[in-house]
Amino acid sequence: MSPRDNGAVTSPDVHAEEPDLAALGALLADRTRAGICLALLDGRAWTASEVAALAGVAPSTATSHLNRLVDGGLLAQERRGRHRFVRLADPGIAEMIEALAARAPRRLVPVRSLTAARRHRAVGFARVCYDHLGGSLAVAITDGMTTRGLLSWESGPALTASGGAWLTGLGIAGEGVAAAGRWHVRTCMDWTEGRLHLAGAVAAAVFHRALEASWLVHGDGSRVVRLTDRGRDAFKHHLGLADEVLTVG
Amino acid sequence: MSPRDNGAVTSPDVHAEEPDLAALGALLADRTRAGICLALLDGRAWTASEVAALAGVAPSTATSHLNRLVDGGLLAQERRGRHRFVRLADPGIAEMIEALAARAPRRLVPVRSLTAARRHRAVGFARVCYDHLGGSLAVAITDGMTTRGLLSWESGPALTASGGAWLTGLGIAGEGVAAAGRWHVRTCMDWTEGRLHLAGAVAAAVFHRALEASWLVHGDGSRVVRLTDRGRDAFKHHLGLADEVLTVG
DNA sequence: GCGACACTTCGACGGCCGGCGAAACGTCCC
DNA sequence: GGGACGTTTCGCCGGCCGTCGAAGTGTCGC
Repeated sequence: MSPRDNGAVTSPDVHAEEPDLAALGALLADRTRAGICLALLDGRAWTASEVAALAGVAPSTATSHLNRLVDGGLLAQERRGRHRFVRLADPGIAEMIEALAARAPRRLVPVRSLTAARRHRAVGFARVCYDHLGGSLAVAITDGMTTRGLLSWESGPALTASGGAWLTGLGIAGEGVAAAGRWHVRTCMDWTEGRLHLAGAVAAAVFHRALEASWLVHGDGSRVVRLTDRGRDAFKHHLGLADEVLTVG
Repeated sequence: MSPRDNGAVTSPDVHAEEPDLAALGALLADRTRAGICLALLDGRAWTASEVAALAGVAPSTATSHLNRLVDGGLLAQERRGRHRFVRLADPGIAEMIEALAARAPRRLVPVRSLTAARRHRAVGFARVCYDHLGGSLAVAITDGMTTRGLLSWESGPALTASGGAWLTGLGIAGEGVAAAGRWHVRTCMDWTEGRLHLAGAVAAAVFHRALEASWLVHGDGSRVVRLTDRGRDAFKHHLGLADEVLTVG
């Protein structure tokens, strides 16, 4: 702080920056906090009470966890009246968490009821992945786009010219982006499939369009997404997907 | 285990898999373990003693940490005689750790000596990033390749046709890969610069070539890389890099 | 304004985890 | 074979952290 030290060898005023990997790890090191982050992958803003109920802890405990996650930059919050809404801070955080989940070891959890088993299969089939679609359906869509020549994987994922036309045919207009190649294409490691599915602006636009056209509908208040009959027909028609990949495992 | 339960509603034999994000986080949540992972980003295989010395802990403590990291799948080990060599399990782990480090909060560490300060600047300038180059030099190289039209960023990073020719001109032959576009191009978030640098097979090949031609030489047994005079000339000639980006900050 | 509600603060308790040294084990070199 | 060396096991200690309930603060609705 003070400039009185004029350069001694062991000056305590000289500091260097280092990434505090341990601090980030500690944020995720608790099962309750990890569960919160995973749940928030649905992109919604949750209230503190909802978080507490989902995590199965007392409200006071949830408050403490949310404080740490917000301070650590993983979560963003918004206070409205007597409610505290929290969500993932930005899409990059969501991507990071999905990537981590894909590499994390598996844990066996007992299934308590038939509906829980159903829901688990549904999550593996189709779920919200922050702003786009995840699950085996998302992988199938990615595969379908590849075999139809809409996606090219030479030197990284990219939309082809016919891919751009395909998007236009779906009624998706590039906001301020003219050339087809300029679409933002990324991939996301799917933690149920262990394979890549499409992410980025293109995936988000397709997902948004599918919700709009009721090909997909949000499930039971979680990140589960349901495929409608209309959606089944649409994916068959637009991508030539087979029946096998269009049904819940 | 036993098949005596024939399907009661609350059968305890039914399990589902979930990613154990907390277990992975716990592996990185300790400052000593995080430091070990960061050090191993240089891609080398370290002995347990080296790890203990670097982390500043007793050998017995290092053993315990290495056991946990190996069990968790982050590290691979090889026993040779009375030595235990450890390294990052695979390139994907290295990528994950770099990505995490880029998003982790910063920590101020006191600089104890002038040589430590020098080394810190050297790490920011050029360092090994598992199998390719990181630091401001790597970012400058990526920028140079972009302005020369060797890299295209439309819909994700990709090598252009002239980029493939450029590699051939450097004496880098694609092993079993014919078309220039087929090179594996990825990006890696540089945690000192906060920007992307080139990763993947192309980056690894260029780095390997630069070491071979003595443009770059390994530093003082850490991940520091030093740029030689010959290397300075080469990067000026092949990429038109300016003097400013070719000197240690 | 008066309950109901959402959230927060505080203190206490319990468990886990990282640290070490001492001793044991195995390998290498002379 | 003997001694040095690298690594491991074990037991112990100290501190941090997650949990809760109870009490407090602020907001909404009637």
